[in-house]
Amino acid sequence: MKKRLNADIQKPKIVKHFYKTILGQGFEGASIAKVAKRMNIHPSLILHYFGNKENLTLALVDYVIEAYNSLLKKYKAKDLAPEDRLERLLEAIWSREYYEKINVAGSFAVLAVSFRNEKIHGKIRDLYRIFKKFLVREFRFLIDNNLICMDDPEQTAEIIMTMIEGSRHFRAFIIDDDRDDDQVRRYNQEMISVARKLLTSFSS
Amino acid sequence: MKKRLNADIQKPKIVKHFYKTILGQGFEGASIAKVAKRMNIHPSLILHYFGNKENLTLALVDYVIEAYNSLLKKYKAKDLAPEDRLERLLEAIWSREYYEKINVAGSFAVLAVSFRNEKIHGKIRDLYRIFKKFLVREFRFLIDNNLICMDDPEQTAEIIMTMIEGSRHFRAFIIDDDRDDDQVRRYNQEMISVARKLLTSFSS
DNA sequence: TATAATTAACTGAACGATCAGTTAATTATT
DNA sequence: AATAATTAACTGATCGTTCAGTTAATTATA
Repeated sequence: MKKRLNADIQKPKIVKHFYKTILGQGFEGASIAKVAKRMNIHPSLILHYFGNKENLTLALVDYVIEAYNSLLKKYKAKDLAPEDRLERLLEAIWSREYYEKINVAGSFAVLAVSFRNEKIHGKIRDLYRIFKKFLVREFRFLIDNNLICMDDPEQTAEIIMTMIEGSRHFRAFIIDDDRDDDQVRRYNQEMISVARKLLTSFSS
Repeated sequence: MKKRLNADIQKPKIVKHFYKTILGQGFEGASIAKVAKRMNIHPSLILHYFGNKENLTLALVDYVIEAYNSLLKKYKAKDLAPEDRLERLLEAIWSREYYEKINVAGSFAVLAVSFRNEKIHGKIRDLYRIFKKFLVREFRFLIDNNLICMDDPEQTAEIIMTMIEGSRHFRAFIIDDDRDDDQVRRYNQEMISVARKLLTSFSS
């Protein structure tokens, strides 16, 4: 006697299970049937809610993007003393919480698909635009308080974003054993250190 | 009356067409049948040569990795004056030739698959190890000639690699119109400039 | 040099499994 | 009784794979 759930609950649930299936089986391996099996529902129910796989995929992308976006919304440093805000920002960016919010395999799957789907590519581009704006706003605050200096905050934001995405890549492929927490922590500290120098000692 | 080609010619040809198919259809969309159709051969011929799709995939990864590796082999700066070698290195790393050698969509497809295939993951890790060694060797030469200074060449190599991979990411997703050459060129110059400062003015 | 033996390149048809998607029926909730 | 949730049964296409057989190129033999 399975309880019936309404669309508001069931739809996000399906998306989440789709995401989990992708993590285990990859994008190509994540069929509607497998998602349904994992949820113990009928495959047709998924198509009933999403119409087709394209829509399910787009919903997944929204889910992943929203997960990232929530990190920015959560980030509140207004109450901190200006001199502490730089450290807070750097630590947030290279924190476990940030880069583990969405599994790196999940990210890559979505990014790979985006090359063949302009809608998805656009959504990702939007996410980065929002993130860039966020960084520029933080930089401007720090500049106004004479804590850092730079010629072009937009340009500097681009460099920091490059380093952030590079770090995600690095942790996944270059660090020998990704279970070695010390190595990862040391690497993150390295990156924070470089970013700090970049923000405080360069005049561009 | 199709001419018969021997394995030495046909096998790499199949791998290249597999790669091209992935670019157009994505990894999940690149079936053996589609590759065969593109080549105007019978699907069975592909299996005749590779046995199964897994082997074809591994051959593709080798092909992509070899393409990258060839860039390092090609890189010769021994004849240059020591003071020119830093610029040569930076320009090579952020050159069109380097980052367009393998299409970014192709790279992402391979990287995404690697999360579910330890063999592929290992091959990619090996590639990065080789690249790191290459960078460290170049850095040591520059240090010996008093052109740059740093505490830990290995650590610096990691940072530069992070920036390189981040750049690939950035160009794909963050720059508004990826056909705008000027914007890309300006961005590459930015990154070269940051890398140069990092190598010349930091004591770590 | 001609021919037979062997190897390598290649094709065709068929396999069971799985895919996304359609249509219709059933069941629960309000 | 009306509506929404869920399942059942099914379709046609495509997937990777197997296997038996054909055709061409190469090598050995007479």
